[in-house]
Amino acid sequence: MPAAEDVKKCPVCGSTKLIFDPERGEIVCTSCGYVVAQNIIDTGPEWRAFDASQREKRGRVGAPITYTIHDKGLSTMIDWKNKDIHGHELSATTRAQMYRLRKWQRRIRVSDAAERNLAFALSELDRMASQMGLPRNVKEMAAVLYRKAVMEHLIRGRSIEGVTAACLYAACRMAKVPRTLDEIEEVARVDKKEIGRSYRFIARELNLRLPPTSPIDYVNRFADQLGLSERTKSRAIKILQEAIKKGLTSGRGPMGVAAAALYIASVLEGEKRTQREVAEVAHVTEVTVRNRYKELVEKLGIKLNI
DNA sequence: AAGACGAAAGTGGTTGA
DNA sequence: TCAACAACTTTCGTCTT
Repeated sequence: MPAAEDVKKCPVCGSTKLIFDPERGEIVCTSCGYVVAQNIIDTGPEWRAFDASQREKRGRVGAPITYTIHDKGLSTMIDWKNKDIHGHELSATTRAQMYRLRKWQRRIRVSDAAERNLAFALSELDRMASQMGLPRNVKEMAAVLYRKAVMEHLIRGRSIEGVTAACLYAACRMAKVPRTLDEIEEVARVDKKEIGRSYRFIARELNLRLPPTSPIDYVNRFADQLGLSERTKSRAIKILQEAIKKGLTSGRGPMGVAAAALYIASVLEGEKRTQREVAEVAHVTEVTVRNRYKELVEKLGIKLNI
């Protein structure tokens, strides 16, 4: 897949009318529907400025906050001794004032830490989403989930990394652009187990009722990676709808089923891909593709003239 | 030589006692 | 907590094109 900025013309029909679909992070040809580029990393700011003062306000300049320098610029502490700089005892009113000041400094520090953790989580989310080329709405959804998790005090005892990854996973599913745990794991700094655990936990606690992922949600992405036409895509989707109706998909890994449907569709539409190729983009083995496609062909009565 | 096929043993996660 | 279980993977030999 070419880099986004290199593409000026649709390689299929030659049209120059390409539009960017931020929902899916893809550049699509408006005349034939071909996905010219995908997994585009959105490098722009997530805000818009209408005049200079807004830009001034919204712009955040420089590298992300450096977390290595603790309390930078705010490190002046109020001494616990009730003495002034000459060593004299403070008056009762000043002493009371100092007491209140200390109390507030303590409180501010605490909320500061929470802020810092949130900022860290959000920048982590941003990094992972960008690395995976996920569209912005997914990123935002994940951020909302994370904030909810913070408000419900679900982070205690769990790693920030794990929960952010889990939020991203959930957001992908909610947006119907599912990614596997493996794909998340590649960009996360925690392992799959941890992500899965955190995901189940927050899904339960936040009452996220996420329907099991449908194989259909995978068709677009896989088909694009295989360079398959729209015809083949919709053929695969038709096959899957049939299969779902007959209950052939329940209990099966959705990716394996999607891969099998695409394989069948590719053969039927005369742009055959090998089982190996299909298996690769779907992150399953050839054997699984084989087993699923055998089932589909048999139960749906599809004739393959190979 | 590459792809498709299928048997058999192994793996990790869920479920139910 | 543990064993049973289904889905999926790995591996490998055979057949087909």
